[in-house]
Amino acid sequence: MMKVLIVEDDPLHRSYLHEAVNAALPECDTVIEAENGTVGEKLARDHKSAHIVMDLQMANRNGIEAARTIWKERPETRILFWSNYSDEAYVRGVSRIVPDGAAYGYVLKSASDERLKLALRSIFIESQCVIDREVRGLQQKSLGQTNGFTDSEYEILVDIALGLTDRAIAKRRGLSLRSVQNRLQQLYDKLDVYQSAGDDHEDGRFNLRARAVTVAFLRKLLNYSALERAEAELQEWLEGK
Amino acid sequence: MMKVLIVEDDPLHRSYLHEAVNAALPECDTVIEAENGTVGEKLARDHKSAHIVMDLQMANRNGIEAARTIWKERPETRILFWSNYSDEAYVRGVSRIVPDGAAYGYVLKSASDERLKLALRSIFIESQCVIDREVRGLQQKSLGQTNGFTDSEYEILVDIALGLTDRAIAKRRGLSLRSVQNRLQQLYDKLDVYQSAGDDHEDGRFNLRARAVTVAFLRKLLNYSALERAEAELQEWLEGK
DNA sequence: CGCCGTCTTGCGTAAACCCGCAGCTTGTTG
DNA sequence: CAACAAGCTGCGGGTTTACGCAAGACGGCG
Repeated sequence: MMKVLIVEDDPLHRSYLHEAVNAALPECDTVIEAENGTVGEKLARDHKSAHIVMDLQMANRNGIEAARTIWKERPETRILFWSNYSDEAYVRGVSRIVPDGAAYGYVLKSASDERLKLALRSIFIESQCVIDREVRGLQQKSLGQTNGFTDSEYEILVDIALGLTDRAIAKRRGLSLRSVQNRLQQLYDKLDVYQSAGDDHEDGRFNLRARAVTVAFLRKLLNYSALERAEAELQEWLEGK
Repeated sequence: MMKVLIVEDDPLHRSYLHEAVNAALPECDTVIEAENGTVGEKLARDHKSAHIVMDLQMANRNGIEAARTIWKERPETRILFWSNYSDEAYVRGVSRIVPDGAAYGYVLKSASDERLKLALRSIFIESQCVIDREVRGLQQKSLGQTNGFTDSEYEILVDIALGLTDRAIAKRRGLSLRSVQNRLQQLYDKLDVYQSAGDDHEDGRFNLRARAVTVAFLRKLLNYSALERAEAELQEWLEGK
């Protein structure tokens, strides 16, 4: 006897998931559906859901936010994230909120039926983590040191993306002005902002700060949902003076 | 006897569209499918497609690019855009490329079956433009003057989003440095960057330039695909010296 | 312990940015 | 034509960035 909650924007995908769950998990007797993050949180609470399939990109309240509050209330909940994209921003966002030892999964929508069903069984029955190969690559890169970004670098990237001044960042992160600028330089380095900037003409130079943000976007280190979350955190911080 | 080409990333949506076309257009005898923009362009060329349903957001080559090259070759092609979002960035992108007098449509994926089928008939049979109400609102706002952005303002927004310096923008757009800065000020005004910046403490000031880009993103004036296109144009321009 | 690499901080400078002020060129309107 | 709004431009100056240089601080490691 098992109950599964599906949180997914798109009706088509929702019914597809419903079918997939039925097919992969005969021991599951009830499937409930939510069409956005807010409703998802509520249903999870009401039903004390232990097994959730969650879309990441939703209009009303995105999957990461929803998962965070759900996990905060019941950390042993098993959540399978099912997403269109494997942006580093999402991967980073997810790994930041998963509780210690929790079973979760990350499967791309482009995966085959088989893969999805296998993931459903592995996570919900066997309590194993299942992370799509493609996503796994990013995860390694972002956590390891190879070519990836440190947390502090990522932090400052977000800060300039939000449009904070050096001084404001310094205050927020408890650093001196110069340290902030140091980190910025590291960031510029890693993002190859110079190469594209300098080229060799004095002509077409870039504004490093703005360019860094753009490059990060184009490389999917940042995306809309990451910005949205960061902006919310910023507002929160601003009110706490 | 009619032939319809479907260009859509997601297999689920693709088959849904296929069914919808069959149901709405009995006079249509062949439906062909493409799973990304590149293939879509090729099939459109090979089949001399006159009726196309096109997704906007696709990984390989997005709908706007594809539509542009298709329309360049055969401007009387009828295209129905079918998109998840109604970001101003998309709306602006589409209206920029639609040829004079061409019949096209813009329907959101959240629309009902009925609406989709109606749109299919209106555009492909009656040669009428059908634009989703929600999208229409944006279009009006962006073309009209009410609260919307001038083309020149939008242009400069894109330029700073790309990370160009004032000087570079001036060169690119054939303006003086000061004029560029004037436009920036207008932009800052319209985006309300000051209000959120000034607040009243000297404390948490924003870097106006970076903040403007963020606000634009959060308001969906910009999105990934718009950035991508703009970046491509920029590179092109850089090479033409 | 001394050596070394990484991180932080202050100082100083050149460049870029933000913007008020004022003169000019337009297109529009009575 | 006069008048007026809207946009372009140069000038000047206050602020913010970007970054080299150099002096500590901290943590391994032989």
